[in-house]
Amino acid sequence: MRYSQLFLPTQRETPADAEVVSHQLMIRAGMIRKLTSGIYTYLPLGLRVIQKIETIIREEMNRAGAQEVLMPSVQPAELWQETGRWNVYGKELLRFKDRHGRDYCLGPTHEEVITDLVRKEVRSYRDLPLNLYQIQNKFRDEIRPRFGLMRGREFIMKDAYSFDIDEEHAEKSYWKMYDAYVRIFERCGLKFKAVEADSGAIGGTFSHEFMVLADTGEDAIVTCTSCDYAANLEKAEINPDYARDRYGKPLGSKGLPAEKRGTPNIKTVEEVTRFLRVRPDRLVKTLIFETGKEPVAVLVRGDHEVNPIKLKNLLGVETVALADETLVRELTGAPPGFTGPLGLKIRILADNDIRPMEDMVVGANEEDAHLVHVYRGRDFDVSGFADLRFITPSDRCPRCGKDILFIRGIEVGHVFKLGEKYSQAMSATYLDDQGKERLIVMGCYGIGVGRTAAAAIEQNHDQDGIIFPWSIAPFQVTVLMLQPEDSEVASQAEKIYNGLKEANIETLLDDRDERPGVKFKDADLIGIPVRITVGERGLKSGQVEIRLRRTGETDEVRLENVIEKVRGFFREPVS
RNA sequence: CGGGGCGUGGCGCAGCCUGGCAGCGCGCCUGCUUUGGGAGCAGGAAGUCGGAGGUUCGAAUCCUCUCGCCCCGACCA
Repeated sequence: MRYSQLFLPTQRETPADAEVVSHQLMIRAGMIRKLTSGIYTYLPLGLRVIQKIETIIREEMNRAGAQEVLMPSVQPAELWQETGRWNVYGKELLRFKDRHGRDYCLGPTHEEVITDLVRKEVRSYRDLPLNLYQIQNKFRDEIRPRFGLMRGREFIMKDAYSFDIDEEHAEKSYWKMYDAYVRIFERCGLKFKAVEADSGAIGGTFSHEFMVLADTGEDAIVTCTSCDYAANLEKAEINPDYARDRYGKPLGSKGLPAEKRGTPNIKTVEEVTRFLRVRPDRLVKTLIFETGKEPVAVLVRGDHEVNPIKLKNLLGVETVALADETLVRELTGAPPGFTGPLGLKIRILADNDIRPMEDMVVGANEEDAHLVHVYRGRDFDVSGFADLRFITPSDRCPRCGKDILFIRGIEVGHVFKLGEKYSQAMSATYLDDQGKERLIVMGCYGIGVGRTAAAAIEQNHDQDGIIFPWSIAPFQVTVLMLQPEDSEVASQAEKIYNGLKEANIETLLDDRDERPGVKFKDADLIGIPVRITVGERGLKSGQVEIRLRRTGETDEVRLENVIEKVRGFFREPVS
């Protein structure tokens, strides 16, 4: 490709509204332009990178036995009503009507459509297993799109769906996809980690997220410093066997009777600890949750936070939400801030860390009052203990008990065992070898393509610009024709360019009528791995300069050796 | 949904408080000079100041409404 013919509008200045480096560089390097909030156009350079990633994905998906399809982005409401998600999905689902007044949505995901297809076409166990995927634009009306391609509203996603005869085979399909994902992200040159993720209330299933490690990542990951345990924050378990025992012990003598203390307008844990002069780990927070069925109270230590997902999974309900003020008053007789377990008529669940606590401080269920010297068993009872809170950095690895580490990541892929959730809702069945009708067992597997590109840049850049990994670089080599008006420079640059093209190496020839400095700056910015500088100075001694973007390593190479030298990089590619 | 900020040539911004010729840097076009890390000089094109309404002799500037973009927050009792 000739730069003079390429639509590649680079920018010298960093755009004001781009916060993260990948977003800034994608705009500066002329890869993307914003159309409107969370919606972007891919310019030629950006599209090439996207297509590189897509090619890697296709190769690995096909290798794993999946077949490509392409589904519509407009989906009829009926399918979503069938699975109940028309009501559950909320405002992220962009809905609209056609001219006849029929309801439609823009697909944020395609479980319904693919399940509809498969239930109509698959009859027999002989048709299974089946794995279908597509690379397609999704639309999710995010509350707050940000960070460019990292969290857009319209975005490119690879989504795959597996269909198997039973759980055991579905699990095999799952691990096949897991392995394919490992290969995909390795080939993209990313440093990543597969972490255990929450899989929702539908029993027995499991899930992994593929996280690209980056400080700017939106997701918190918990990893063990010793074993290979890794999970996202929502999923990370807390093993009571490894609880730190230095918290929760009584400070004073045991057995003091519960005593009411006035706490005028003192509501938060911080206020109460300051006012009553106790440590937060001697406080118990009592939170009331609505569950769609009957409300429950959850007790956690003052310095801990309830993990609603763990609560949701424990109760086996679709949603849990903190009760509003009206409900709190109704159930406790006091406004939020003074809730306690004593005298509560609803079911009380406690986090495991409540179990060893003695002499605790709780709300009095009375406005402006708390109780001190409260003992479980003597003053109140709970109906059960469970792991109900978020892990903290001072907790230990649930597997081996060693220290854990909090890191941040960008979720680029998610593999998910769905089980029979959709096949049941939409009656996707097959006949087994006994002629008996059975539900198809499903899995689904997503990769954010644009997000993968953004994550790669997040992980591979310096102050001069992007440093593309070889595998996803828009071009492998750029040839800078420093003085295009000099016929010797021009013809030698053309010769190298043509030679590289013949060697099937994607090359960008910078033949623009620009000053050398501009060409150097742009070459650095757009992050092409190899730069070949053809200029008057070097040609005097029959040489050009070959420089690696990542290391800055520079070589003066004789004209006749250039192609061979570059081909050498591909035999053992340095990322 | 709540709070805050910003909309002024293609990009980044000043001007607004205190109403009176629409400016600066970068980019773009032309010419000359220059040419191995974002050149210099000279000349030039380009903005209904987000939109609508109002106040005023006069509005980018003041008032009302509206649209868009960005940031923060969204109840842990």
